Amino acid sequence: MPIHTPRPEWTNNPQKTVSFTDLAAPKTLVVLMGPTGVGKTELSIALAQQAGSPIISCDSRQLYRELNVGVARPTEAQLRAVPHYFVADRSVQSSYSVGAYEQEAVALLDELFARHHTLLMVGGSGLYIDAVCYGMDSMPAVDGELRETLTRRLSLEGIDSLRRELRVLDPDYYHAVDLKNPARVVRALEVCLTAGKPFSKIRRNSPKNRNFSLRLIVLTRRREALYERINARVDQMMAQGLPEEARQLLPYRHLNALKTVGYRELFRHFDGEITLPQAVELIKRNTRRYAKRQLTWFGRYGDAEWVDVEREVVIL
RNA sequence: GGUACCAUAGCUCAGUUGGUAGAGCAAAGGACUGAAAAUCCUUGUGUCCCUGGUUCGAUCCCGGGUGGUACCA
Repeated sequence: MPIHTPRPEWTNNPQKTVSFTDLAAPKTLVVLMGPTGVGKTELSIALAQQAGSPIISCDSRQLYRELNVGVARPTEAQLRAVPHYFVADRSVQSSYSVGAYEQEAVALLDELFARHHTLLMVGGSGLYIDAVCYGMDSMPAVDGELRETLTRRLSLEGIDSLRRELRVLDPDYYHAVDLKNPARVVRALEVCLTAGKPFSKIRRNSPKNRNFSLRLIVLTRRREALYERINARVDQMMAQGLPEEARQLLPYRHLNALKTVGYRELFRHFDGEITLPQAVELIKRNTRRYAKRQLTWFGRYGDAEWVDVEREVVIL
């Protein structure tokens, strides 16, 4: 059953209908994704209510209970209206990762599919979406100290030193990886070192079988309109107390969860490095760039339905 | 109303002693397997305000407009 029903040319109705209910094909995970600020949250409430589904969040930052205004967490009313999973249910101090998310989310889906034929997942974290839909290769848990050691070497000896080691430990990956990207090189090395075998032998890139089918929907809107919404939302966040929220989280700035647009710029402001207006401008710019990166990621899903929320509507 | 200065990329501006132009920012495109709101790669987008003249050739020189800014009335 097609998701889109194209709007007849002769009508004046500026909307077209997108439907994803198909009782004959139960156990469908509807994945509602889209760039930050496109309007996922609001739409997801209505869709979840229509589908009788809870919302499984797929957002690497809304996970944390300490992050609220800065990550545009759904409002209390929205959270009350529909049960949400993976929203504000762990601390920034708990180290979390895609791998853990995949396990928890897939287990949860198993459980929920016993009672639902359609489940709604909503979020914008591309890697997390990948993990649930297609799975990650299982990798050894890496000791945090190893990464610290490698990161220290990165700053002391330069990336070339790490590259040389990677070339020895995993020549295949060495030739495939973006050698200019320290994060990639460090990760490959830490996995090689803890697993005792090449990273490329572990990263098989083999999709896992899931016992549900997928419906991928990407929400978009005109780039200009998206950026206007993002800019306006940042102003709104500032008015809603983002500076205070960030100030309280200053002690946690070194944690991964706080390496987040909105917080890191304000931390720089608290350091006296930039003025408050400069911080606001940077938050806007970095959020725009983030949205663009998300759109690039979503572009990889060849079977996704793209919905322009300004001209089209998604209903059950 | 008069005088002076200015008009070049989305913005701020540089430049071409006449051969159709380039910086910063903004932006655009891309990559992505446990940091992913992270991390990294690539890219200059243009009626050089309009109009006449000089010239082989004008964004540049000259005249006239138009708009802006400042000062004088």
